Amino acid sequence: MSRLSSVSSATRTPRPNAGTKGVARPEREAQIVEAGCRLFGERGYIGTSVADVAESAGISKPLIYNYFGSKDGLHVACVQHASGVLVSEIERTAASGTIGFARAAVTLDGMFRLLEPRPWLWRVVFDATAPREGEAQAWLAEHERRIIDFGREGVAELMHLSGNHDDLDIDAMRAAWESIFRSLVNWWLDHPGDSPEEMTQRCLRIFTTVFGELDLAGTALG
Amino acid sequence: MSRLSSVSSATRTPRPNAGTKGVARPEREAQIVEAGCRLFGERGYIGTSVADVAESAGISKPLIYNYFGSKDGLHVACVQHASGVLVSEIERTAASGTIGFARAAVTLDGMFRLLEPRPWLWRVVFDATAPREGEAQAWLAEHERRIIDFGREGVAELMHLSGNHDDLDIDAMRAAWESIFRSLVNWWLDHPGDSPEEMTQRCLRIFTTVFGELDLAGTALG
DNA sequence: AGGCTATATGACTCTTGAGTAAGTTAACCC
DNA sequence: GGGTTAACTTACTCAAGAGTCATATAGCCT
Repeated sequence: MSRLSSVSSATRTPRPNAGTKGVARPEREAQIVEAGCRLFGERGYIGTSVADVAESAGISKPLIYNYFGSKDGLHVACVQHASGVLVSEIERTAASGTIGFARAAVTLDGMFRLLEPRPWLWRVVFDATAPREGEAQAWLAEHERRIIDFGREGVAELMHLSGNHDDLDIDAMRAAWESIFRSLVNWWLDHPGDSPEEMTQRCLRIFTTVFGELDLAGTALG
Repeated sequence: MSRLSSVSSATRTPRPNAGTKGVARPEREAQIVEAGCRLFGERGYIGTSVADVAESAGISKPLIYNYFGSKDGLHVACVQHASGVLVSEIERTAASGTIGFARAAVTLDGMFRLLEPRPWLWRVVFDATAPREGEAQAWLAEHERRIIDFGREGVAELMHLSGNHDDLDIDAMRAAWESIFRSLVNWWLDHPGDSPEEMTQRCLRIFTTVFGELDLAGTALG
């Protein structure tokens, strides 16, 4: 009985693309996460299907489920990657020793330079379409808190300098500062004409206009 | 041949809830829009199904399609309603004759008072999960532009006073101001402890901390 | 009472996208 | 060269939700 024209019910499905391609799991995972970051960042969580990511990474959907378990699992891996990159940059500038508005400017400057080659990373983390519930996002909340804490630290410095010690005031101001930060980055992403340097200078002009002359001693800006 | 046990293929489906309930179309449309605003605002466009809205309004799904044509049509009606309410409030305070930070404070104060009884209206308009494409949203962009223009106007006043006339600087600052506005409103919606009056006072304290003493002459604040 | 129309709905279809069952293929080892 | 394992795939199931069809009911008019 020929295997190819078997009469038994065990039909054989040829899979010309199956079999290892010499790419080990960790490397393949990294490729998938990279493709996922780009798509999640550019189209949002909702606008991105697992099949899209698979195609973009050049592999098939079940491989993603083998490696990440679910769409949420893939998303968490992408958010971890992206926010790890962003947080370490924020940590770096937070440790630069600047304070007040100078610290704000240095942080923005670092972020613009970091994002220039891969702007989509930003919106992987700040994705308005990502599910707010979903226990998988509990992890995200933790990482987000690290970012928030840096913001709170900087804002608290500034407000203490001015004599305001009300914790709720500080928290509301922190929310405002974060949104300023985000909106300036978003504005820049939507206006590709500015280089990172130009955008930093623009921010400095705006700060100066609103707050008066800034003290940028100890920074490489200005 | 009994109608109830007909042998012919024309089976009869009883519909105990069909038939008019004495509610004319315009009134019913308003009820549906009200329910839609609440759900779209609280769960977002994506998190809300047409069936949810129908159930919440106490009617059935096809009636929504009769009256609004599609989910997008319903959404547009809800956004029109909500943004109409918000824009007229912004127009009112914009016409109050204040300028600079005082205008900002008056606008925030009016918005807090407006939103207190129905806070979800805000997130109907600023819904991160609403489809950005979809030609139906072209209309939304127009209404959104009216809000943006008010912001630009206020920001331009402030920046001209300080001698900055760069249009792109003004636009970036407008983006920042809008996000400050939104983040303060959002912070308030997430901290139900504050009454509108208290939140306005909080904003004034924050502004004072950051910008120094404010000139609130001609406002009912302070 | 009988017909007309606006109001209203129960029960479908169809598409999309998450997730899975059941395998197939290539490389490596002995 | 046969067995083992990791890498990889084809072809499916299943659920949710947008949108539709055909029809039913109530009130009004004459």
